[in-house]
Amino acid sequence: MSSPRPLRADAARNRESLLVAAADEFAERGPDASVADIARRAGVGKGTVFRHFATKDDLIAAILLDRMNALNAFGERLVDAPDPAAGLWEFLVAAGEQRQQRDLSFLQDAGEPNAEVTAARTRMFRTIDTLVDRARQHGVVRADITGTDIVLLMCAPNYVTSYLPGASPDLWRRYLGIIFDGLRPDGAHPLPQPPPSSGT
Amino acid sequence: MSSPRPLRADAARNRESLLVAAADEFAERGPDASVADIARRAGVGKGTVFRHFATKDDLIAAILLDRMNALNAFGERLVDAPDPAAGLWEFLVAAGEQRQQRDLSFLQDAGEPNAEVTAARTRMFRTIDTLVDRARQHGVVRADITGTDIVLLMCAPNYVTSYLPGASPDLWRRYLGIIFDGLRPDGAHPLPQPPPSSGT
DNA sequence: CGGTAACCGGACCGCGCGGTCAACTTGCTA
DNA sequence: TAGCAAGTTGACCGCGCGGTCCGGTTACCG
Repeated sequence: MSSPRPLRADAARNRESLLVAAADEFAERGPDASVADIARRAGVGKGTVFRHFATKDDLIAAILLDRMNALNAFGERLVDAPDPAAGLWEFLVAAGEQRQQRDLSFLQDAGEPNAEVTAARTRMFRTIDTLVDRARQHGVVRADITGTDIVLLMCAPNYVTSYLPGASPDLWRRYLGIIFDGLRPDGAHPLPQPPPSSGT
Repeated sequence: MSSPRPLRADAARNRESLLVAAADEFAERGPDASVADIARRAGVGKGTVFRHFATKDDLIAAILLDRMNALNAFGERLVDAPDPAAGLWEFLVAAGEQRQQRDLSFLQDAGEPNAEVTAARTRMFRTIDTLVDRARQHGVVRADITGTDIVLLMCAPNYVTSYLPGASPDLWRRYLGIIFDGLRPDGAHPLPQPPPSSGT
């Protein structure tokens, strides 16, 4: 549907180098990492960056697309897994590990919204919805929790630990544990606000 | 300790205008809001900004200082309140309301660490510590939770809802409710990670 | 009310950014 | 292996940023 020509060998190599260099650079320096630094880190000229990604925003979108597709693929495998109770938990752990390795959450809002990224996000939300539905049916999760709730909360453990830069790299698991306890049916108190509608 | 001379009337007025204009501008445009825009919003020249705050970082520090001192004052009042069980909850609600009104969390990491801000933060952490200690003693909060845990988690509800810009302005209360349920002793599961040490 | 120090404003500076381009190099194919 | 399209490069551009500075203005004090 899109590729009329395969990429030349060196070009494909450079594209891949750029994606990992950019991800590393963003993770280290934040959203203001410069294209020049990314190019240097990948060992290519600045012009090469813009040959592969017309815009800095496009580069960011390509990174997000890769990560969301990877996470979504993992989630889809979990939907058909034998143990439906553990599925949601495993998914949240995988999401946390991905973000622990390289926190690129701030890229979500960087630049203009991208159509492909939005589509991938929607796909992932659907996967999460079914994971949550199954978990709820099996009584692992309280009845008043929706998929959108989990979409929002799954980012929290890594976020909160980012305030303690020197802490253990596994500290996020502690807060995932606390939040997950809050999602369980046992001892749940009524919530002061209804769940948000699933869309944007 | 610091003010050998009182500020001239117009200077004091301008300083105040600048602080609120800067807070508004940062809340709307994020950490990259420009000093020129802030000056325009406050109705003063750009030079006036730098007369009051030598550096953009200093301006940010002044904003953070104001907010943390306000929140800390509220917390200290709660420490001596009659109902120790509700104290922690009320504090977390106040923190959430402050952040809902204007989310400036991203300013925490902006610029170099400032001594006064660090001191104010330490003071607030101590207040939170005593609030949590009292709550734990009264059985409102599970035994394996520390003040540092709450310091980290208190930012989460507003953060997660920021991913849904169109949602209800009170949605954060829902996630504060979920997290608080996770902090309660009833039905608590053991946590996979020990609490972080209280310091940085 | 007059003198003056504090204060204000905005033109100005250097810098680093995202993005462009034309000359050069290189992997692919017939 | 010859030819060429595809790919690469880094000098270059315009822009907007944080920060400076000095001539004009204004609130305060005696």
